[in-house]
Amino acid sequence: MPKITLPDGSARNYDAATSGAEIAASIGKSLARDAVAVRINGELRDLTRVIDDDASVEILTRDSDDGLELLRHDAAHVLAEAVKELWPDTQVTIGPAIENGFYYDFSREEPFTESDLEAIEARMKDIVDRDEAIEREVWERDKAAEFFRGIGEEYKAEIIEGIPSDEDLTLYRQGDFIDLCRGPHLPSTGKLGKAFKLTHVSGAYWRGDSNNEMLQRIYGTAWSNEKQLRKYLNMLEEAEKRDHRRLGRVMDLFHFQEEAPGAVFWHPKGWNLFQSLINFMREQQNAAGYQEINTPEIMSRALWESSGHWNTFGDNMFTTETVDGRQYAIKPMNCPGHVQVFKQGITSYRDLPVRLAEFGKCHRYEPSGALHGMMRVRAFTQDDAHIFCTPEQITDESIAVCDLILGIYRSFGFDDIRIKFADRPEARVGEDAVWDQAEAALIKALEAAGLEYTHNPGEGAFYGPKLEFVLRDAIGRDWQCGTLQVDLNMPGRLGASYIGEDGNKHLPVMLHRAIFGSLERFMGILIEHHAGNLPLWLAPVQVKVLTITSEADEYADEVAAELRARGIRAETDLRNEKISYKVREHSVAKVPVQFAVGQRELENRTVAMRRLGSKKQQVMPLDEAIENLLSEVESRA
RNA sequence: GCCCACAUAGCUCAGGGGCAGAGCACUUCCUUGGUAAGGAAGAGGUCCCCGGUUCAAAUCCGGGUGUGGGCUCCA
Repeated sequence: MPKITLPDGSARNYDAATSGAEIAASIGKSLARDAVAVRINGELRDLTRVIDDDASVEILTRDSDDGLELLRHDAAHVLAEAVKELWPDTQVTIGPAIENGFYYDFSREEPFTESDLEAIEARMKDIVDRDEAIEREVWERDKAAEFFRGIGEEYKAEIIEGIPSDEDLTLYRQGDFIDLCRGPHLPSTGKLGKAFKLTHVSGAYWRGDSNNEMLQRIYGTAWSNEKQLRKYLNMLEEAEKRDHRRLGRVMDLFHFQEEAPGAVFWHPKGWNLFQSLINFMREQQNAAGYQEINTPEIMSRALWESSGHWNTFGDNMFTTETVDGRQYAIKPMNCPGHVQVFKQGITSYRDLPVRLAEFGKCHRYEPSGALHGMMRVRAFTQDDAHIFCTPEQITDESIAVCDLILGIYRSFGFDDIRIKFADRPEARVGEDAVWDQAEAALIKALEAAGLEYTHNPGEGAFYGPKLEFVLRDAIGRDWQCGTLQVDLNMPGRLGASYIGEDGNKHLPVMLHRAIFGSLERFMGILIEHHAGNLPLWLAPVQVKVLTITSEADEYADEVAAELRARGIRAETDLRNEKISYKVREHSVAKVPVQFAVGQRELENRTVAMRRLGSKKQQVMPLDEAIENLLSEVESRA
């Protein structure tokens, strides 16, 4: 006689063993319809799982986070079933739910094509219509391995052999398709519904290891209902409209070309924006006690060998050899250069912390497949800084860096920021005791600053643990930009020291920090976040002065000259075109403010001001318009 | 680096073994207009590069480069 306790605290008694499905049905019709799984004493289970003892039970519907994840996992299984029906020789491997959808990795000779996707999707919908029951079976490990090997599923057999022998293996059967899976699953394929879509194919290494076979991966998206699916597909379209590569062209900011893969050709407007970012950062970090320096872009191979970079990243460094056979590397990062500056002269503990900053242009020979617009380039500019301090100063300095980073992100309109703590990777330099100390110091700073964070195990740099600052953009995508790393290794490797209170030499702690990360990447994110509609203080052309008739040409020139004299970036458009044509063109180019001037404005020394995105315009005296704009620029709104 | 796809005018793209196409942009002319495309004419090409097949290749095949979507990587 199981007693079932529901999440609202109410309890029900059942005469005999029951199941999630029965409980849902006894509560209500709509719950029975929307139920996809059940949580029994905190464990996610199939709706049909027998409950024969007292338990706390929560019915999960398709709209819940867990329910949706289950739905996506089932979509992956239905995908695999469809592929096996269409091409029985294909081997299945794994197919998990992921953010927004699912994928399944297959092994087969022929790659899937776009038209295959249509056929597979149609077959998946047939399987949903068939409403096949999805049944859980417990198998013995060796028998299961033998079974899968018997039907030619070598990958499944390999997975089973990796599962501990004392663990029960579960297989899920739907129609003629049977798959190894921990579960849980929906009660039947019909429950999946049809709010899914296959999106693309790609390659993926077996078990994520580039030494293994390349499998064929099919990606799809799945949602609890059609409306959600449409919303997601619209978001993808929106993302495409915001693509910085497209906007970079229409805004005339930059271009790429074949002769310099992964390197930006900056156009005047793009470079203007780049300089605005640098100027802002310079102002902020100078106020925070940083000193700006500049270090050589080409330095001897020997320096990179002693820093450890040659050994760890040598394949990804651009190198150069002179006619007389000297070997140099183009800097992939600024740290070793900064240590050289710190090492000049003798530093006392009284001088610490020393905060050295550089807008350093770095080059990394990134794998060709990794390049992606401005988000991943081979030539980029870091807003890099290194803080040399005593161990006692780590916490305060780290807190200050966190404050600086979060404040700067807010200035650019990013309010949703997550922090990840990444600790020691497998490939690293330095003693474990030193790592213990560095990791503890970073956590202590996070806690002292009262910041929430998540743990990212094994993702630290090879010389120290790090904090990663991830910002979420206007359409919900996450970007990792800033970083703060505690390094107790590099100063020793490169021979940096300071004289302590005791008169002896000590190793300084080195904090690495970047806020934009890469200026190029940050600008790409900024463009996409604002969909190109940059705030006034950043827009490369802030005001465009448009003439309505040629009689106003001279006045337009005067207006633009006045704007520029007051520090506003302004250009004129005196072309023999209709005003609506000009308005459209500069709106498309994302100019935030347009001043239209014609006969009336000329006579009254006014301007008709139109803001990007607005359909209205406001006529006001030129001086007043300038004052308004200046205060907006000043406030960085 | 690996898998798949793509590469044609400044841009977006159509075409396709036998004369290189459209729209927008550009130039000139007409038009001087009141807030997201006024009209006409003109100019513009190594069809990514190198080979091969063929009487003939932008088109078919092979290799390379670049780009896109992923995988791996990201100091």
